[in-house]
Amino acid sequence: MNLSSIQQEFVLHFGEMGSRWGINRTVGQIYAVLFLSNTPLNAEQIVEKLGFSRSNVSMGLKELQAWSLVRLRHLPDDRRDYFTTPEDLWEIVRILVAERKKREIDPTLSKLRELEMQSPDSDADRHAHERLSELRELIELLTGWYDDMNRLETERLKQLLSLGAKIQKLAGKADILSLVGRRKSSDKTPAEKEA
Amino acid sequence: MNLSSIQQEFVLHFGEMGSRWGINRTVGQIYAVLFLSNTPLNAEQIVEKLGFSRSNVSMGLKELQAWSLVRLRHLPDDRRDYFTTPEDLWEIVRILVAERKKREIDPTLSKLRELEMQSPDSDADRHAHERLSELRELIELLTGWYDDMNRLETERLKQLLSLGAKIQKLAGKADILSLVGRRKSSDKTPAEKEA
DNA sequence: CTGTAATTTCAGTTATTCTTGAAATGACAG
DNA sequence: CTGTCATTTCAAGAATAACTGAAATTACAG
Repeated sequence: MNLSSIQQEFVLHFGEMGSRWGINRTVGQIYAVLFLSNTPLNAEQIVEKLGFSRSNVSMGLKELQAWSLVRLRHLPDDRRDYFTTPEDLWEIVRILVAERKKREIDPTLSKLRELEMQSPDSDADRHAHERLSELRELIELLTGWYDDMNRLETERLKQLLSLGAKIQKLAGKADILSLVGRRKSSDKTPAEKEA
Repeated sequence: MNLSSIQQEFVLHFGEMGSRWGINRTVGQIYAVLFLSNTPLNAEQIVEKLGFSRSNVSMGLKELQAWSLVRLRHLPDDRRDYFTTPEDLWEIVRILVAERKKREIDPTLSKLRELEMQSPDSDADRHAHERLSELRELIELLTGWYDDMNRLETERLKQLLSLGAKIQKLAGKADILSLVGRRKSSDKTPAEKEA
């Protein structure tokens, strides 16, 4: 690895963490390099820094592009592809969450709804049906909250997160019950129309 | 697989999703079976339902126990181990988040802080240093918020999540800036007693 | 103790995923 | 077109991870 020790340590750690979250270790490392870099990098530069084969880097970049996690750039008078990560870390978080939601949460919600259509025909299945239903409700609550948060500007979002549980006190002062009453999980607009 | 079609579909889907989140597919399936089950199950019963080898199930259960995701039970006059998942889905979410934080987020924070100790000695490293610092701050903000939420009773938590962005309106009514000002991530008060 | 049922361990096998070099494709200046 | 550089694809090999059966260990009733 052709990286400063700070960078190398981070890259290795990030690759390791990525692999625990279902992301190929080398893809994680490629991302980490881009994340830390000053300037856009082309594939050859990543090869030099990480020592992977050219084709492996190519595949990693393709994967990262499929996740919208890197941006393709071009430099004047240079036909190679250069890549960067967004400057704004919150943008990165938004993209990551949006992609995982799209790929994993939404299909799971669809599956749960589909399974709930089938009516159970045994005690065991009745119980299973009930659990699936609770799970669906929980996911709907969380994704509904996510949709709300996702609409906020970053500064607002940071404010709300900083407030944390203190928001409770504010909520206590206001007419919380009427607001809660207006938004039961049953009258949320179905997630499918948000695509 | 010896499961009703509803159960089988969920188990397969869940195993698939698990594998995308860094969880061994069969471990995910074992969890799914327990999650849906009416009653506590022993290893042999899981073998029958899923068709894995006895030792594979044993290892899967061990893994799930290491994550505190299943609970060990004993039935009267039966020395076999029986397993269940918590009745309360929110409890499951809390455990999952707590474990992932402990295993992945906390070590990452430590690593970031450790790397920030080293002072950068090149432009590239100065930039990298800056990015690591931003990343640490972002994670600190998120984990601080998580700590706050985690202290709430489930009902309160659900209320806040249901409110979603509406909380903005409440925040607008109150003196939000003074509250925000009082809570820099460094001076969080220990037990916000609201419970 | 002894015998038996239950569980766990572990070395070897199998399956899956990752990585690579070589070849193919694409892009474009001359 | 043609030649060059950049990127991608792909089949084969390498590395990991998962799974198994057999043996070892544990737990406990008699």
